[in-house]
Formats: sequence, structure tokens, C-alpha cells
Amino acid sequence: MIAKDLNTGAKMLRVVSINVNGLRSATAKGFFQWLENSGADIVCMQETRLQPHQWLEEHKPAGWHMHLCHAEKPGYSGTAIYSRHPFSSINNGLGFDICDTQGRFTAAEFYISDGPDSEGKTFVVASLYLPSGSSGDEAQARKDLFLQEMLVHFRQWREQGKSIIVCGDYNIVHKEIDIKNWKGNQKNSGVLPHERAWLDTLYDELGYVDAFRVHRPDTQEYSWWSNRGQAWANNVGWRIDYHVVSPDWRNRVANAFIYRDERFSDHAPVVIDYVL
Amino acid sequence: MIAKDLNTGAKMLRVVSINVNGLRSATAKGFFQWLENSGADIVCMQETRLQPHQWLEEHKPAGWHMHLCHAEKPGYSGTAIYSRHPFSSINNGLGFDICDTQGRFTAAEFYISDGPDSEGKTFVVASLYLPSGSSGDEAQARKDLFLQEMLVHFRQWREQGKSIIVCGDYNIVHKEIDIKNWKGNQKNSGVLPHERAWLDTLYDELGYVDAFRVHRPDTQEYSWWSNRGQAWANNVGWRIDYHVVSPDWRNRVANAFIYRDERFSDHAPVVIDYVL
DNA sequence: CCTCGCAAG
DNA sequence: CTTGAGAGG
Repeated sequence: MIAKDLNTGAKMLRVVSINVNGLRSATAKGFFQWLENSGADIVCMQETRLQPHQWLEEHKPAGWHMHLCHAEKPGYSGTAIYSRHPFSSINNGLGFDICDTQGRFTAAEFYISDGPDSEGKTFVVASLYLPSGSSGDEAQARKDLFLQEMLVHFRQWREQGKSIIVCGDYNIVHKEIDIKNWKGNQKNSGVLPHERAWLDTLYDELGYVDAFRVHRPDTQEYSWWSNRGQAWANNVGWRIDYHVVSPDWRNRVANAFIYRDERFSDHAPVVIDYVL
Repeated sequence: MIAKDLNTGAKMLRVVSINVNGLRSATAKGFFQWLENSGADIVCMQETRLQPHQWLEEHKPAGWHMHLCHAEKPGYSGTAIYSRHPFSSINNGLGFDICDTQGRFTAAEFYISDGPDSEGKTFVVASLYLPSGSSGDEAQARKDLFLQEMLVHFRQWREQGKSIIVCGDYNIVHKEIDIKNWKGNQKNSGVLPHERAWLDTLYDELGYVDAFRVHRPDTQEYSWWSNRGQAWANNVGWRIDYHVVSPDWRNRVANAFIYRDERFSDHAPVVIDYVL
């Protein structure tokens, strides 16, 4: 339960999405020190790359409610959600194999009380880790299948009128502004026309919103930089980590930024403040 | 060809044996910086763990003659001999499978000239990497088989009257003085009675000499420390790296020490000076 | 607990 | 180039 401020009737919710590229690695790089002072209320992680028996005290800071959704394969994939507010429920997976066995989707439901006299309402924050297609044709085929399956659920959520924030590593660049080297990557996985069209479908057809772009419509900012070469130093990046939100969240986006002052991973935290 | 000093009629030869636990790793830890100033004439390495295509300039300092004897399996086993003096010949392997396919034995022959009027003579310096038996019964069985095969060659060399220095990681402790924790390791591979008896056979029956003990009969010094726990810091070690020499070298040992001031590997260099 | 090769990103 | 598993030590 999240109680709104009784005076203002409003409350700010800071939600963070980050592909940690190994929660153990990110921990060693000071991720949890940053998190403590980040002001985050809810954090969606991807590529946690650890199983429950490897999820230690050092990965479980005091004052958080935490949920881990792990892959069957050790050291691979996985998502997690950490929250300052208690979950009212948690759901792992979406009922298709590659998603469920690889821990690529987990969703937390929260209940907001508007005050003692109100019924309140619920919303969902999900952590999604879309497969990479960059290692070859088979990987791309698996990614495409995942996109297809995923679209069914995005459509259903709209039909149900669900209030949802789907944070994640989508492994897809949306538009030219979202990547440094647009021309050179036209044929690379993550920039393929049918992948970008999939995002168009979410936004233009289903009405979802790229929350970062609500607040920053024109800035060229990235959320991922290759580890090869000097990509980070030269800011040769891609924006592939998003908060995809149902339409009811559009007018609630108060602030959005990508945190680049420290580096915990090859991805940067995408931080968005929402007015509840 | 090694020319003796024409005035004194003698020459010192510094021979080093070291298990480098990955020549690339040892290189990163400054092994070649040390080597340059070590005064070594001949260096026998074990566990080089690289194949010819991975043997780069950084592993080939100027002023040395070098020979690599690699395992078929990448990143595994292998021996090498580096020398300030040219080899007159090189021989890899000893004709049994585990030795030859894993690059566990290589021998360099040197020719010494006593002066313009003499015929001179030859001697052999070999680098031997005996298998570890510590990973289980099968590994121990392979080690035991290796010991058996190896004994044939040690015997033949004596029958041939060969002048030889067999440097190497023998993975066997000889006596109580050669290990810190004698009692606790009685049942562990490397300290087993039949392994130690094998060394007795070399020394007592065949007449080989543990060159280090010629110069240091009573010191408790080790050549290997486990990476686990605080073994190095607490000097909890084993002496398992030897110069096993034919009897003609006994009276030529001038100095012997194990170099512990720097750490290039889990093994330390065993340095012995011989009078030619 | 280290080194290396490997799969995956 | 990086993470992590796994073999081997």
C-alpha cells in the first residue's frame, strides 16, 4: 500500500530501470551505494544473472521489498524488482517458454490509497528483458518470436485498461535520435525496421507512451554503450532501455533522466519521476 | 655452444625452474622484468598454458633462445625452455600419450666447449610437468601411470650415462621437511607414500640428486603455496618443484635458493647455480 | 582461490 | 570488451 500525502493529495514516485549486467558485478561497482541515495521508490533490474542461492545479504539492502525472477540457466538473464513500498502481488512470466524459463518478465502490483474515505486503486510495475538478437540469425528469430508473444500481452493490458509501467531493456532503438551511429547500424539487430515498427505499434496503435520522451522529446541521450572500443568515452551509445507506460501515466511524468555520473554496467539507469 | 672461461677454465650456469601457472598471467605479474635481472642462463617453465599462436612478442624477450612445447588442449599444461645459450638440439615428449599430447616434457641439449683444443661435451636440461592427482581417483591413476612411464626414462638416462638436469613441477613432496602441514596431508595426492617412494627410487636407487638439497640440506623451504586461504601469507607451502640431476652434477651445485620476493604464480622460481 | 576457454551479450 | 560458468589446478 502506498499512502498519498493527505495535504497535497499527491505523491511523487521515482522509478528506475537498469540492466545491471550481473547484479554481482554492479554491486562491486557501487550500485547499491548509489541506489541508497538515488531517491528511487521502485527499481526494475534486468540481466541480474544470479539465482536465489547466489542472492546474498550484500544484494539485499535494508528498507526494500525485493523480488527476484531468475533464469533456469545459471549466470544468465533474469529480472528483479526492488521497492520501498510493499507489493500487493507479484507475477512471474507470461506463459511462453523463453520468457518464463529465462526469467525475462516479472510484474509487481501496488495498491494506492487516496485516503481513509476512498477505495484507492492499483497499478503494475513490470521488469522486462527482451532477448538480444545480435549473436546471429537464430537469436534474431527468438527475439522476433518474443516480440510477437509480447505484443499479445501489451494488447491485452490495454483491453483490460490496466495501469502499467513496463520498465526494461527492450534491445530496440526507436528512432534516429536514439542512436549515435544511425547509418552504420541499419542492418544490425536492435535497429532493424521490423523491430522499430514493433515499438511504433506499441506507441501509435496501442497508445502506450515512451515516458522518457514525454519529458525529453528532443534530447539525444543513450542508455547503453558497447564495451568494445571507446564507446562509453566517446558517448557512442544506443537508447534501448525504456519505461513503456499505459496512457494514464502520460500526464504524470514529472521528470526524466539517464544517470551517467557513475558506471555500474554497460547500461545506465533510466530514472523517471511520476506524480501519483 | 657454451664457451668456458679461458682463464679460469670454469663457468657458472644459473638454471631456474618455475611453474608459471599461465605464462600470460605470469607476464602480467612482471615475470619477464624479474627474469631480465635474474642472472638466469636457462629457464625451465611448466604450465605455460598457451599455444604457439598465443605466444606473442611480450613473451619473447630479446637475447633469449626459446622453445615452447604445448598441449593439444587450449589453455592447458605445456612446458618451455628459455636459454641465453643456443640449444644444440630439442626433443619434445617421451613417447607416451599423456606426456606427448599435453606438452609435459621437453629437453634441450647444450654443447660445452672446453677450449679450442678440446672435443667438449654435451648435457641436457629438461622441463617436466608431472600431472596433478588432486582432482580425484582418475587423476591419481593417470599420475601414477605417468610416474611409471617416467621411471623407465630416468633409468635409461642413467644406463646411457647421460648428463641431465630435469627441472620441473613434480607435484610430489619428498620428506616431512618439504611441507608445512605434514600430518594433515598424509592422505593427499602429492604426499602419498608411493609417490614419495618414487622419488626415493630416483635418488637412492638410480643415483639422481635433488640439487636444492645439496646446497640446503636442512632448510624448510617451499616452492608452492595454495591459492586458497592465507597459504602464501602464512607460508603454508609444499616443496614440489625440483632440479633432479644426474650424479655428475652433484659436486657442481654452487648455490641454490627459492625466490619469494615477488609472486608471479602459485609456484616460486627454484634457482640453482652450477659450476660447468 | 586462480587461470583459462567458452557462451552470451 | 565484459560477465559468469566450468574445468582444472
